[in-house]
Parts: sequence; structure tokens; C-alpha cells
Amino acid sequence: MSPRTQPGRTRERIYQYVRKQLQMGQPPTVREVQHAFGFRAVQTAREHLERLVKEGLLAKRPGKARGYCLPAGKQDGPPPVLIPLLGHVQAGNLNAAIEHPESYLPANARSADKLFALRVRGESMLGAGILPNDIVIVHSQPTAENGEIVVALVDDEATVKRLRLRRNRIELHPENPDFEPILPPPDRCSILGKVTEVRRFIDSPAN
Amino acid sequence: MSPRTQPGRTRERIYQYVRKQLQMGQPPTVREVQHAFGFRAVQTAREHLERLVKEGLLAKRPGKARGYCLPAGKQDGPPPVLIPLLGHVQAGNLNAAIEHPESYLPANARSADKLFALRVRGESMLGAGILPNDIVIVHSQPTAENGEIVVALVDDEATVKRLRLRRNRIELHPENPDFEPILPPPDRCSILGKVTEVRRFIDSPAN
DNA sequence: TTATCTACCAGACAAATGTCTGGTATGTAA
DNA sequence: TTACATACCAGACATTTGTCTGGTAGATAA
Repeated sequence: MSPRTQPGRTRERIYQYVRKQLQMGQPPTVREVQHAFGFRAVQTAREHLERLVKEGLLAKRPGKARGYCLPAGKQDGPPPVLIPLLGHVQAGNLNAAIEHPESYLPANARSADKLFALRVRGESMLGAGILPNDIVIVHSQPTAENGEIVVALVDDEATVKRLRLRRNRIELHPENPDFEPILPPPDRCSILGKVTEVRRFIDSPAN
Repeated sequence: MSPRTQPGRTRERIYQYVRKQLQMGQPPTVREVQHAFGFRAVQTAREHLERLVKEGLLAKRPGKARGYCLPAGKQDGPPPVLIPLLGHVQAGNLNAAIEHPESYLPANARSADKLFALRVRGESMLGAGILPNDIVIVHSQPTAENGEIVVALVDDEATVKRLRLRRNRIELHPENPDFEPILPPPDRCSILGKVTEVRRFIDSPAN
């Protein structure tokens, strides 16, 4: 007989394991739970799972392979999607850049279809807490609300700015007093999308 | 014999169906695909799935129930890991907080074992571009280098600050002139880890 | 002491599931 | 015409997977 843990301890860890697997889109079999926790009997794993169902933490489709799931309404959301981090964006080659990204960023989102990521260059958005080399995740859309931070294409150059909607044109405002707003003619500017997330990887310190 | 569709048409719809099921954490069996598309033979569904695998749009674990899945991220790296976002951290309950996370954040990392995430409260790190409600991803370690941004536990309270190492003590410096450095006695302060990433979710604009 | 509960093991069996083999039917190219 | 490719059907079989039955062992309460 294997060593035992205190009541409920292993079951809690099994709950987290199942939850994590479910979020990755890979619901486990009872035997996979068995092996993940080193039990020698399938029934051990099953009993923990059944207790979790009884406690309302898990639900299940009886008799179905990989049938344990989260109760309806307790979804952590869909598994991560991979958002393409684009190297360089110019007018006309957004789709090509999406298909040849520099790398991918995982994110919790329903779909990556309308999402892409860019590196921020320059310090025009310092006041909004967006630093050079930060990565912005962008939801592709041709318009945005007044005040939203957008990625716009101006004269072939992508830029991150705060959108200001005026009566007959748009303005792209920096968040840094050292920079001037951009007031592009409409035929020379298009909105690529709205910034929905900012990410920064922190390396070694400057001291 | 049932009516036929033009080549590739049904397969495209099957691809979208499988993808959607996978994103919901419910990978389908071959027979579920069969029934979803009204085929009378399992093999019809299977052949479409196998063609999708051959085209690289799907991957699969052979012989496993519900084994069709999306290809591993179209990149060479490992699949994303899920980093626990902790709700509240106090001395002594870090492990408990990790086991009851508020949610998970996907990230490209070898392992999530030594990673956790916290929400930033307050404005003491504004100057470093870290705003209130930002999320910091932390690599668990008891020490860090001079100048690194760390999460430390001071008198039961977790705080994000820049570490300054002095001869016989550590200092926790804000990046905002409105705040004073923290000079804790060593027995009342411990380093939980080093900040490796900052994330910010941007909601509706303030106008 | 017995009774009960929890955490584990072992084995067997039924059903779900993946897989294979053999086939029809249609369209296109040689 | 034949050959080939694609989209479908039908049936059988092997394996995976869920489930059940019977058990040990430890802790606690009556």
C-alpha cells in the first residue's frame, strides 16, 4: 500500500491539474490523472475525481472519454491562443507580416484571428506607461473610439498613439510633452487596430 | 450514397468545427465529427480529419481518444505554460495562494514551476512604467541583483520595488518621487522573487 | 472493541473510440 | 476507354477508457 496524504490534499492538487489541462484544451483521462499522480490503481484517481464532482468543483459527461470538465459557468475561458509578433509593418504587407511573424505570444483570448503584436519604438507614449521595446497587442479594426490607444499607419510607418476624433479628421496624440500630435491627411493615414494589452520583458538591471 | 460536396468544402467546415471545439476545451471524437456533419460512416469523418493532418492544419496523438488537436504553435518552442495569478499574498501562504489562483496567464516559458503573477497596487513604480493594476510576472527566488525590480514581503505585505543592496541590508526603492524608500530590518523582509515581465490589459478609454 | 470515513490497491468487464479493409459514386485527365 | 483522385458508405476489430466489485490500511468517534 502506497503512502497516504492527508484527506483532501491530493484531491486539491488533482483539481488544479485537471483545471489546467482543461484550459489547455486537453481534458485528461482517468488513467492520465492516475499516472500524473503516481497512483497504482485507476480507481484511486477516479474516486478523487468523483469526489470533486460531488463537491461541485468538477462536472462530467458519464461514460464519455475524457469526460470530466468544469461545471457550466465556471469556465476559466478557452485555451491560450498564439498571437503573431510582427517584425516590421508597412502599408500593404500586414497579411504577409502576420504569416511570417518574428515569434508568437500566448494569450487568453477566444481567437487570434484579429490579433497581432508589435514592438513600440520611441518614447512618445511614456506618459501612458508604454516604454520603448514594450510589446503592444492589437485588435485589428479600422476604427476606434475617441481616447483609445491605437496603432495607425501614417505614410507607411506604424505608430502607437492615442486617438483623438475631431469633426472631420483624426489626430494621433503622444503621451509625452516632448512630442507633437500628428495631424495626418485622411488619405495618408489608416487605423490598423486598437491596443488591448501591453507587455514588457524585463532583462538585467541598469544599476 | 449521400450527396457530395465539392472537394475541400466539407473539410474546411470540419476544420472550423474542430478548432472551435478545441478552443472550448472539448476535443471531439471521430464519431462526434461524424454526427455533427451527418455522415453515415465513421470513416468519412476520419478521412477528412486525416487529410487535415496531412495538410498540417491539425495534429493528432495516434490511438488516443479525442486525439486530434491543433499543431503545436507553428513555432519551434514548447507549448505555453499557465502562470497562476494570485489574488492576495501574505507571509506564510504563498503556496496556498498559488494553489488557489485567481486565474492563469499563458506565457512562453520552459516551466511555470517557479513563476507566479501579482497585481500591482499603488503608484510607487510609475517612473518605471509600472502602473496600478498592472500585472507583474515573478520568478520565485530568495535573492536578486542590485537594481532589479523585485517583489518583497515586508511586514506581511507584498510590494513591488527596485532592490538596492547595501553593505548590511537591503533597500526597496520606489520609482516615483512621491514615495520614500523602504528600509526594512532584515528579519521583517524577504524577497519573494524577481519581476521578469509586466502586463497591462487596456479597457475602455478615459477620454 | 466496532463502526465509519478516507485514501489507497487490484482485477475484470462493458462501452467508447480509433483504426482498418472493402466498397460505391463522381469528376477529371490522359 | 482506363486511371486516378476525391467524397462518401459499411462492417469488423483492436485498443483505450470508464466503471464496477472486492479489498487493505489508517484515523477517529462511540
